[in-house]
Amino acid sequence: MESTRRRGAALEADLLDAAWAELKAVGYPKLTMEGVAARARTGKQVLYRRWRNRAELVIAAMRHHSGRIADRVPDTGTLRGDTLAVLHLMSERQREVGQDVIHGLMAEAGFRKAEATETMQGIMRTLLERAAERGEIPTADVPTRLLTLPTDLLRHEMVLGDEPVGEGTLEEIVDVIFLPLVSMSAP
Amino acid sequence: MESTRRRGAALEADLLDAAWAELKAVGYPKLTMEGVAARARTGKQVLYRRWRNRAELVIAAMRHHSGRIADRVPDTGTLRGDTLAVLHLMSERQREVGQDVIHGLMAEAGFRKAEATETMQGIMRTLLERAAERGEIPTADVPTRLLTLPTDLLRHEMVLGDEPVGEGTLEEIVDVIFLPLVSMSAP
Amino acid sequence: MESTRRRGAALEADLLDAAWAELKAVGYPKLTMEGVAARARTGKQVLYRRWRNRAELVIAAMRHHSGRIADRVPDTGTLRGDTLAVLHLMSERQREVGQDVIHGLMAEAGFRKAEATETMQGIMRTLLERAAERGEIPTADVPTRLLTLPTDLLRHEMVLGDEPVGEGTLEEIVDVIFLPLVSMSAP
Amino acid sequence: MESTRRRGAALEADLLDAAWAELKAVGYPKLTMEGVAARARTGKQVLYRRWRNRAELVIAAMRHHSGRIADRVPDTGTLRGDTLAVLHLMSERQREVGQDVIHGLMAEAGFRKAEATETMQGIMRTLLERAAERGEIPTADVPTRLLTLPTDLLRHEMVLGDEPVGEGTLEEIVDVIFLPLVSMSAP
DNA sequence: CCTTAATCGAGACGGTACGTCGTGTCTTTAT
DNA sequence: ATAAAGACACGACGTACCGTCTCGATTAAGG
Repeated sequence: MESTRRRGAALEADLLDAAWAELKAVGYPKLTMEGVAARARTGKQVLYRRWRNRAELVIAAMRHHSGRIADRVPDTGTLRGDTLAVLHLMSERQREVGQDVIHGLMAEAGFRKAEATETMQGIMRTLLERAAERGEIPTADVPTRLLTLPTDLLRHEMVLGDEPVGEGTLEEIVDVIFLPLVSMSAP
Repeated sequence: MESTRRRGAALEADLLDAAWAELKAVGYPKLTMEGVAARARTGKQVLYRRWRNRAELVIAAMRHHSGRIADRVPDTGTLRGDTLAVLHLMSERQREVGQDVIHGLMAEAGFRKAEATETMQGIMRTLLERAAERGEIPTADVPTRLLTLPTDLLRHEMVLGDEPVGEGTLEEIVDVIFLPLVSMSAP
Repeated sequence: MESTRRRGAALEADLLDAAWAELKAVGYPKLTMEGVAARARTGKQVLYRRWRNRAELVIAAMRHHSGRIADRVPDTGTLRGDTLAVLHLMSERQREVGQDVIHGLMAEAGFRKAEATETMQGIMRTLLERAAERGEIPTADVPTRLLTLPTDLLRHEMVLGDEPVGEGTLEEIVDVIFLPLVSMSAP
Repeated sequence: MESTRRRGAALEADLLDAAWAELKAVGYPKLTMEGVAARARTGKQVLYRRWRNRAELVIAAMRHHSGRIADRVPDTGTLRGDTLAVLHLMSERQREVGQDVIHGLMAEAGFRKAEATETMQGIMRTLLERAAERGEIPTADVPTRLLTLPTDLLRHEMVLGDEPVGEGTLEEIVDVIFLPLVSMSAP
């Protein structure tokens, strides 16, 4: 016979899975609360009890699917390698969700760079400190603007670019812009 | 009695004015084809005959309102002044429409950086050539990535920032990032 | 604040009342689903959930307003009186709704005589049987065509006539056509 | 090369042919002025200049297609044969256009029995006079109601019946209702 | 262990907007 | 002057979702 009725965390996981599946199936613009509810075989109220609108639901679904933001700072031995690794992580995460989702969330949820920027600032500072310790660069004490320069440029590319960001672009950002600037920082 | 029935270009101008007024009045998220049609005292069909959806309509309205993109490259005598002037123009245009409009258009119209970037590339190249002639910088022959660096960074700020872009930010972009890089370009 | 939200039968009654009121207010040709929905202060979907189109809605409204078809066979003591009474009932019901409604329904709902005819057949048979028992007529065993003759003629008049059916017409149908025929039925 | 532009009567004939073709193709409910205009490869104004609405257009198209109403009173030698012939003509004309057209016209054009009745009255009087001369019936001086009885009954059947009128129905009307009544008319 | 309160699954409700269709009028261009 | 073509102002269509509300059914927890 019928299994038991879902509740609590188990239900919530199902809801987020359904939302993620719907997102993959129809895309953000066509994702509706009704569609998600139907896919999860439940009512809309169950969704609205937890998330105020589809933007919040989708954000939650993304977090649920991709796990926590990768804080594990990679350590490749060189500043260049480290920076490229970080940019890689970012572009992979982006590829998974797709540009239309990002745009939709920006439009509906006031999705902004604030949170992301702060995280990235911390990561990049760690990288620079490691590089300074290794003697690769004169100092890790660079302006904030410079600190977030590579990730800002990549984000610009990811959000507004017409095609997926390629490997060459990442290297260009690092080699043409970022490394020259940190190398010439006053001692 | 009313005069004759509106047609062609005269009607189109009215429609775009109505769209712009509606945009100012209710904001992009609440702008509807019905609302614009009502404001222009006509039917929806007249709108749909010209623009496939509200995104196209709004883009047309913006173009109609703000005139052509400012091609007049400013000439202040220094590369720093010229670059700042260009960034100023960009941020002013942005302030006029508001961030929610940009986000909405990105979500609905596949609004991308392509067109804008090309324009900016040309403008910046002109500035650099002038500066090289003046002897301010060793060469105007710099990588494309560097060429669009200031405008890319500003755009990133405008699209994803949490607050209007301030004067300080513009100067920072120019003084901390851009000028150092062009100055050290190989002779 | 408003009381609770309407549902089920209570709501349905309101909808039918609204439809009837709209019918009286603007007439069938100008009756729209939107108008009825507005008058009932609800959305169109609520109407479409119940009736596929305005024809079905109006038919339901008529039934709701006029109650069940008058089965109570009148008993006046004479076949002439009984028949006239039946014709009266018919013409009254017609006067209430108006000719345009009938025509509209015929055009849109495939409104036909079938149902009505069967009902009338039963009623008339009862009248004749009573008359035969009283000895007024030789037999109640007459052809079906003769049985529905008076109601058919009246319906023809009601549906296609240019003006409301008058008292004289009813009497003419009974005295000139119907009674002579039943009186001469073979014993 | 294109031939010359159509005008006057030639154009009008084309329009009516187009209307008739459209009627056969999509049926009355789906017939639109736009459709007819398109089929006739002309503009709507050309139609509206001649007929106020689709009802008038269709009536004109029917007249144009079926020619004048058959006034030629048939002469079969007996009242029964003559009457049946008349009923035949009526039911044939009906079959050609279809019930939905009749209903649509009744709803939109105030199509009524008036005109038709008068015509039929004249025809039937002729038939009766001939029969009286032949000695078939005592007198041709019968009430109007009786005169139009057969055609009224047939019309009732044609307009409200659920299926095409069959041969048996015509004979029933004549043999069971009409002939008995005229035979017993007082001398 | 049995009541009791909460939540689930389902779907109706009051709304808003969608994008399309047809009406009847009006305008323009070209015979 | 009028045919051909089509735009215009208008109104309604039937659909899709929104976010809220209601209704039983089912569970988990507390007395």
